[in-house]
Amino acid sequence: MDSTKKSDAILSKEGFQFRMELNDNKAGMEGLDKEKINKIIMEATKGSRFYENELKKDHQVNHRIEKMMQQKTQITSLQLKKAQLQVDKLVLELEESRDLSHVIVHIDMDAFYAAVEMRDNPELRDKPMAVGSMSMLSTSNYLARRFGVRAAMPGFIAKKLCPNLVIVPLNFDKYRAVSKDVREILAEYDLNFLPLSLDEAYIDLTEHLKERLNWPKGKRTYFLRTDNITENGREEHIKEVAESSLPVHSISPVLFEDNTLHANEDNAKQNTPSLAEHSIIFGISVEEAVKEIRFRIEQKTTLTASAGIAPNMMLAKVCSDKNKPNGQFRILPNRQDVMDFIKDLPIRKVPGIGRVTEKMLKALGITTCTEIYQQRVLLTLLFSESSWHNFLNISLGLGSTHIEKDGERKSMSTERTFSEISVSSEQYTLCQELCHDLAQDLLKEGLKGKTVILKLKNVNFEVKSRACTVLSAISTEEEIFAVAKELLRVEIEMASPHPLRLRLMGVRVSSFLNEEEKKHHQKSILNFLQASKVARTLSPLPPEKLEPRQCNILPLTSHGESFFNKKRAEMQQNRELLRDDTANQQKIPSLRTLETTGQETNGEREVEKSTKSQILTCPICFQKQETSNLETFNRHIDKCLVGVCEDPNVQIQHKKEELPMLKKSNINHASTSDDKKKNLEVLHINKVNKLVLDCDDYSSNSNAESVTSIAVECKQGIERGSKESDRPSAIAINMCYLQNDSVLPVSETQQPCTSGTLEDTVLICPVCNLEQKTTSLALFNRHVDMCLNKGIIQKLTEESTDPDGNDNAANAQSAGSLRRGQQNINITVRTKRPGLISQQPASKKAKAISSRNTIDKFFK
DNA sequence: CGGATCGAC
DNA sequence: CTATGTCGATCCG
Repeated sequence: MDSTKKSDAILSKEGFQFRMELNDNKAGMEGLDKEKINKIIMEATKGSRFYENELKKDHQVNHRIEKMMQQKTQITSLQLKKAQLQVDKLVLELEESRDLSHVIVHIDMDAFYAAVEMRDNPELRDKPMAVGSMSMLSTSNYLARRFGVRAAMPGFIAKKLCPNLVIVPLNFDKYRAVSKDVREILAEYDLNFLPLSLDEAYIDLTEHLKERLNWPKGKRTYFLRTDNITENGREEHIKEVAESSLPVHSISPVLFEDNTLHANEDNAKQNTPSLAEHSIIFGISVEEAVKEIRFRIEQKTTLTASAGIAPNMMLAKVCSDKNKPNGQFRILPNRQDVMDFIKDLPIRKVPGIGRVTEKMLKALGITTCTEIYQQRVLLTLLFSESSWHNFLNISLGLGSTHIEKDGERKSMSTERTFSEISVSSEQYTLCQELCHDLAQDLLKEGLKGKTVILKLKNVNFEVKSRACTVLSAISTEEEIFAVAKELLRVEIEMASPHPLRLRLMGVRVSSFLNEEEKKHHQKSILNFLQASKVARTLSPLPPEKLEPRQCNILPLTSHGESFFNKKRAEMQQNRELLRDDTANQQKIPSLRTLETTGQETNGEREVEKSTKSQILTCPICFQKQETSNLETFNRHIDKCLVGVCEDPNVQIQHKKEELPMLKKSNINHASTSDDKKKNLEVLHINKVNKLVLDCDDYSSNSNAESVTSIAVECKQGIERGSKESDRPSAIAINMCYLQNDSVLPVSETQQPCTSGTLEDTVLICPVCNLEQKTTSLALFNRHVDMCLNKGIIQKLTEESTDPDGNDNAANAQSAGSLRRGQQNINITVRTKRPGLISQQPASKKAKAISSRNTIDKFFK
């Protein structure tokens, strides 16, 4: 886009004003002068809610400035001295690192959207027009700009400025198509060019220019397009240009009815390309190359572009604005020329300096780049490091010298503005819609994120956002809505009895998995650990059935009520959802592994430790296997799972359908009265016990006995004081964690679970008692289900007869027991500390994995 | 980590 | 009537 965006509304003590950066508002031409424009805008704005909010925001900025000025008065000379040394040291370093060897070009299409619309509709060409809607304009043509009609201005105000203004709705598909055409050209000069938006891009011409030196004329020759795509005399125009030998860039028939606009272009003074017989030969210089690019863009799209050429991105960007529209400007790659250019440059022109920063610096008497340099010491003391570093770089005319492809996206969001909605049920519906849309977008890019951010704007234009980070990456509508709904619910409750009067709602997902996490995502216990969190946020609709207000969005942080109490119904739903969706194992992770069969689970039972060879029944083929080695038995199960089951009658799919379904009516809830376990809750679900230890006061010296008897524990807010493991809102369900016969502090299990070194987190099947590298919890669940529910439950000894002789022994020993009568199941998670993991040779790791001949085979 | 703010298009 | 939608970065608590 072009500089019209900078016409931000700014507020000052004098009142509401628009920055006027009108181009060539020549005398005698139709249009309005600054004063009239401001007056009209004021009238349209005054008293509106929007205006009131702008005032408020302005006060906040003023307050920030006051604070800064206050801070300034307290600066001591000692501080100044110290800062002086620091700054000047950096100046030297920066100066030394100055790199002028690159040729960076910033290409910027002129009034892009408007130009496209004018190109495609000749009737618009001589009219003031803008693209957008009555509520918001994206851009305007140059004629409209004379009336003060700018991008980011609401259409209804623009109409007041210019009653004849034609407003054309956005046609993004069209702009994208044009943009693609432009990019194809740019790619020929720099394969790694960097598109900033549909109408803007950086290219690094350094390499191209080296090659270009040896290019024959033929490779630099282009022919004028003579086709008749615009019925409106396009061809005529080209002829005219050819005959008059005007610079190529004057060809545009579209944008500028006023040719005097071009008078100030650099091109006029420079060698124009030779023009003969409708062909043009461009030279080998930088300028020529850029002209060639612009020429080709215009030939291909009938649209003009402006360009800036400089040794770095910051300068190139500023340059492209210099001779806009349809011009180019170059800063020669030597320090003096750079500094000359920077000298009087208003700071507001440089990218990254916006309305607020400009105002703050202005309060310090800084409006130009040289003034930044003069005040560099002061800036050191008043701004953050990254800020004053940035300022210093600007004042020295420095910027990135190589354009790097944008990294992976960090977030994805969708938001909508609407006429007031204050009925909560409608708000929830809207929220769900947004989640739906967002989920679809996420799906397109295959992304999953861990943080959900809800954005709300009320009718007074006050914006707030509420975020919640869950432990597992989520992406489906249901998952996102589960979190967003809670965030919204809290806001609604907080505001009650008044309704939220919203004008905008948005949902964003961020904290995407990085590559490493993606790779191991499914092999980790994390999925499972997070299951609780996600599910926990699933609260039942209708939302009107609200519980006592909670400041914390995370229900579990309220200690009075059991989460399971509240959310049982949801979990049930999820479970059914998961079951239904057999194709997608990644749906909401099942809480299934929290369940253990048995009548009762309490903390007072001994662990059986007999060791003998015995007969085990395979849960799949039901064949009895005599074995003294669990691993061997496990291998057998693996085979069956893979499908090479000895018994052809047994199908895995069949098994799955026979898994016990939980019925709502069968869900009961009971709390143990055991004082020692006051936080203990036992859910009786279809005779399946779910045991949860809400271990708020969990500590490393927790009673090992009680832990070994508990299937799953839920921890929250562990070690709030500790920085490293401080995860205020993070709640994880940890499996019993046992090592060397003692319970490790939960914090130690927490780290590996959240640090990405997940490959060493191992699930241990409570039945076969062996480590399981699972790729999916759903699959692991299935494995456990099979072991548990098909009458094959056997007493398993605790003695490890693991032939590998690795540390399985320790795990097996403490992994808990499974007995038919009482059926206490302990699921053990073994995690290693990140440090140890990274130190392990890769080969050893690989071996460890490959030697684990268990269920993971099935998953591949 | 959460929330607000800035800045850009 | 009627003041966007999306994204990244940064700062502070």
